[in-house]
Amino acid sequence: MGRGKIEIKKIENSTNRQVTYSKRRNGIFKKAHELSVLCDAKVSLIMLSGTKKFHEYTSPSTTTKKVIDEYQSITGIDLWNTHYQKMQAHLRRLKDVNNKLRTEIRQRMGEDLKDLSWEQMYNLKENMHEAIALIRERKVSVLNYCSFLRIFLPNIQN
Amino acid sequence: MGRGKIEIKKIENSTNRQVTYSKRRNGIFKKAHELSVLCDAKVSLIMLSGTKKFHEYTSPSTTTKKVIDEYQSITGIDLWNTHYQKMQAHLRRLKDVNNKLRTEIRQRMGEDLKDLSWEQMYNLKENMHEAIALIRERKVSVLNYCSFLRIFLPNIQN
DNA sequence: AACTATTTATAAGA
DNA sequence: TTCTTATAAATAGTT
Repeated sequence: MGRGKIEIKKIENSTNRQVTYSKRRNGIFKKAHELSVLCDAKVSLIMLSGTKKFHEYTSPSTTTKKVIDEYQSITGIDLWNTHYQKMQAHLRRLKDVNNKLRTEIRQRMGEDLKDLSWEQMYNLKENMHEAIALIRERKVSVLNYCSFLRIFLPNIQN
Repeated sequence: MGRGKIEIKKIENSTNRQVTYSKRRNGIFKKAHELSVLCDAKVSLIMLSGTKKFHEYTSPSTTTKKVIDEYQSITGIDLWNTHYQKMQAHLRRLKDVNNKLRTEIRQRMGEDLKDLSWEQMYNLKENMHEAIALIRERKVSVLNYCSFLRIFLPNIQN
């Protein structure tokens, strides 16, 4: 390489490491490009430096995504699988919550009561009586407000 | 390079192209490995030859999948997009339904009533009265059943 | 960022 | 394919 042979092990001086990274990165990008052109190959080169800086090269004729899709179809390695599974778990959780909510609503409509204990039914009934009281209040206040509008602001259609 | 400068354009002779591919592939893999070690970088290098032969290099500390996942989180480019979109739409729909169900329950508990018209409140109240009647019936029948158990099957704890 | 002494990569030939 | 070797290219250390 340069003035004196080096051994391949981590460069401890961080400045030197950065400089070498930058120089060699350009070198390897150039090599990747030459290979793409000379040999009509598709290359995807992704690099993450220790400082989390990110660089990529992809052959002119393609994109990183295309290369990765081909990589998958050739290797059979399913890179999306874990992502897919997480989403499916999330989906299942949501469906579950959804069903519980539906059941609660049905119970509040007087259906599906056979799964409730007598005590649960008692509590539900009490809760609903309170709710009805709240609704009645609200109804009255809406009625009053409408009367107010009719009497004092008769021109406004609402 | 070798005996005489070459220009960077596709090698037309297919044998030469193959040979060059093989030689340069080794060269670039070596460079990628040196970079990984010297600079503590993560490298993913995927190559597809014109003849659909496939080769890859990944830094010792990681895997192709990990690098690609990081690539995504850094670039924000969603490589899984096509795989994901349908699922995400489904997810959004479920969350939406979920929220509507929650609202309905809150209204049945006497909350969030300001969004309801007077007529909607009237209907809700009627519906809840009917429901309470159903719950009352059910309560009575459960009570009767418990009495039956107590009287005729006193040994069974339930 | 440039320079340059050396090492490394490699094209062509065997 | 593999080896050899002349030459081009890359680059480590320096300025």
